[in-house]
Amino acid sequence: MEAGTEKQDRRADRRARTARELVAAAERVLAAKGYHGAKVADIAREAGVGVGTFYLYYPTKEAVFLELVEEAASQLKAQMQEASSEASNPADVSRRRIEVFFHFAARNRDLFRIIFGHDASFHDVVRSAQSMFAADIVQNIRGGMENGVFRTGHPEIWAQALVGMCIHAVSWWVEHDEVSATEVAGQVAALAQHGMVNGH
Amino acid sequence: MEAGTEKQDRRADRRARTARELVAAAERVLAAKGYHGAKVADIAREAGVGVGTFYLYYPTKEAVFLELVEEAASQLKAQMQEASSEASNPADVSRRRIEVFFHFAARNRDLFRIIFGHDASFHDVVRSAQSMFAADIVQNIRGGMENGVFRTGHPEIWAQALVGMCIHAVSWWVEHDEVSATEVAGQVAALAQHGMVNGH
Amino acid sequence: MEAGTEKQDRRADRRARTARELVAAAERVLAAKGYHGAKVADIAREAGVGVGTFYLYYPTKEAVFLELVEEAASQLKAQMQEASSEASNPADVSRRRIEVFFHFAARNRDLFRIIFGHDASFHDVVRSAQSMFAADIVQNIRGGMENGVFRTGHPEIWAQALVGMCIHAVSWWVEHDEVSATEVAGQVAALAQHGMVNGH
Amino acid sequence: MEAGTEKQDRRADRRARTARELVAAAERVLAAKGYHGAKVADIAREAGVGVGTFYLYYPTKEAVFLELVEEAASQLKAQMQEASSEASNPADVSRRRIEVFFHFAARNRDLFRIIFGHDASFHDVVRSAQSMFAADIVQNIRGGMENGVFRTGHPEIWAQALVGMCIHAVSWWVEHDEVSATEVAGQVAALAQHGMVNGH
DNA sequence: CATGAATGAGGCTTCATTCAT
DNA sequence: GATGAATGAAGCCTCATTCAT
Repeated sequence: MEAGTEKQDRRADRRARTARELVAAAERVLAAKGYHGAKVADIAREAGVGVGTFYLYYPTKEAVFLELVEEAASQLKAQMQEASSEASNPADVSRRRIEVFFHFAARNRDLFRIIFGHDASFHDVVRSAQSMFAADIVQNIRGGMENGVFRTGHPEIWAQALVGMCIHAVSWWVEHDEVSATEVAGQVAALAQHGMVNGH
Repeated sequence: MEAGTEKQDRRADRRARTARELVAAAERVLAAKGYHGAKVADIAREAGVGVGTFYLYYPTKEAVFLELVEEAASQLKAQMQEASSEASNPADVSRRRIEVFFHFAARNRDLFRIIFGHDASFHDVVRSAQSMFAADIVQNIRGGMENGVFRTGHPEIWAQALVGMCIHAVSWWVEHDEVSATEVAGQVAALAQHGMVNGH
Repeated sequence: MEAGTEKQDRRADRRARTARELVAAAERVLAAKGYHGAKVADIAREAGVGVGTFYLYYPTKEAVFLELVEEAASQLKAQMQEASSEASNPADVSRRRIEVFFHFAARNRDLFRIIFGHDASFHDVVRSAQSMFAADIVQNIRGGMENGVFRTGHPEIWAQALVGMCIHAVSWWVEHDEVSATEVAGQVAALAQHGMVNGH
Repeated sequence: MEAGTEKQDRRADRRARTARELVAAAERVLAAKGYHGAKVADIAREAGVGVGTFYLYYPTKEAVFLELVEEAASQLKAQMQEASSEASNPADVSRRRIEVFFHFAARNRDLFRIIFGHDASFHDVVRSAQSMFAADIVQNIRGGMENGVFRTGHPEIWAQALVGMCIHAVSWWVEHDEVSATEVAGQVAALAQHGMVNGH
């Protein structure tokens, strides 16, 4: 009985390890070559397993991609929510979220390259993940406009603009990392909050 | 005597018509399906010609794509330069450019989808076209910071953020056109200039 | 009446001229690029006519090739027969034929390249033209063996060997013309008649 | 313990078998149809595998062709060298080489058809393989001329003529095998050594 | 479970041939 | 007659996916 359990455990461990190696490999390969450039065989090789093994863990190439995107999105969302919860007002929420975004990017370069890099957003999942963030931002903007912290405007447009700022700034930074995440986050947050023009 | 010339003209007309149909078809198909999703056969069918005909006008599939991107980029650049030349200060330049961007998008939806849409920026031409715009923006920002119109900041990061704002807002708007180009442009410009937070 | 005839003549002339230009062009292009490398469009361009025109004179690409091969073969055959008729014995016939072969090659390089050059003999016509020559040679060899001028041997094999010698020597010479046709012909004829080994 | 190794062996065996079937199929198909007439799909079908499988073993169609040519050339060269080493004088070398050539052809018909058959020599490898043989022959002829075994003449031309004799005789024989390889070789060698004309 | 050999549909491109003008 | 634009069958090659071991 114990033996059986142990063996099962061992198997489960092995499965789990292979699974981890595959995601990690997929992350690296997809980040480096993009969805179309990444071949299933590349991912398997990078993970040190056979091609067939890949298909024991994922039904299709698209599936890994989806999993990575979704995982990244949910982690990021969680961290943003945490950050938001500590914030006192919409402006603060916005600033903290931007910081979270850049720090998350700093810690998960490959994941970011996959989702926001070149050859990304061609896929629906990526787009819907992005809309999810936009929706949260819309909420916050509306709140800020209502209580007068924010100037009035079109919340949906603003939200899209903010998402675009962050994504674009990140994908630039991911390839030219002469500045720190904090610095970029600060610059972007400042721009979002006060704009370019010097106060009257 | 004139017969030869007439015949040549007729031929030239035909060539020109087919050529136009092909570009147009390529524009539509590439916009709708993205570079990877668009098959040469699709473009030919959409243009109402045989596959072979495509290759009488373009050496490869990539070639049409490049032509479209380059043409769009150069048109846009030209219009932006014209707009800039009429502006009195960096803030004005920025606002006008944003307007030009959105109006151009309004008039050239498909072209825009190709360059800034999903499944775009995986290609070097697209990326370099985007950098070109970013570079111009950096110039303007630097000018604005130097003469005090703009607050100080990291021009490169700001430029990337601005490009991101516009691209993202446009690609959102292109699919949800409940608001006018002018409205979107105005909102984005306002955000870029003054930020979200209420003054003083 | 006269006018009509004149017009007809003029037309006929023109046709003849275009025809000549096409054969000439085909000869050059086929010689330069080989059957597979030569495109119908290349031939038409070289002849200064449209692709369609090519098909007014030849039903297929293969047809020009055949015509060239056959024409060359029949000219060569005729010249060889003339040379043979002046010869006094089989050895003389053989020597004269070899001379004719090389001189013909010298005067019709392109034709030779087409028939005996690289990328030639893949085609049945070429092979049957070659057999025709071989058959004539067999006759001569048999004659020579019968009257004791030639040593005895297998006439068919000898004939093939002789054809091979000439063809190969020509196709080498066609690309390395540091020696004269007469010289090559002399060397080959001598070899064919007396062999390499010094007479006891 | 051995299980892994066994499985690997099994796989290796399979790979090797498929590989052998592919070369064999390629040899047959290329010999029968020539380089241009042979389609990759034909080779795959003849080997009893899918098209894709072909590309697991060779990067291009050209690659199999090259491999076959090179292998044949190197085997033939090796056998000729061995034969030459046992010979006592240039005339003997020449005779033995001719014998080796014909016997090799007898044992490797398809390989021969590929290299020396119709639709062959259009390719650089084939031509350079042929030059290699010619170069060796030139050496031997020069030797023979220097020590008086051979009559004097133009070694390069003789070598080309000899190569031509052999190739042509072989490609004739390959399709009309009423005589033995030894017989053909003997006839060709005799012709090469003593020529057609009866020494008085 | 793991493997990697095998598969074949599908995409790009070429070019001999046709045909409307 | 002459033209060259148009055609599409056919060939090469890729790669996501399957499957026998």
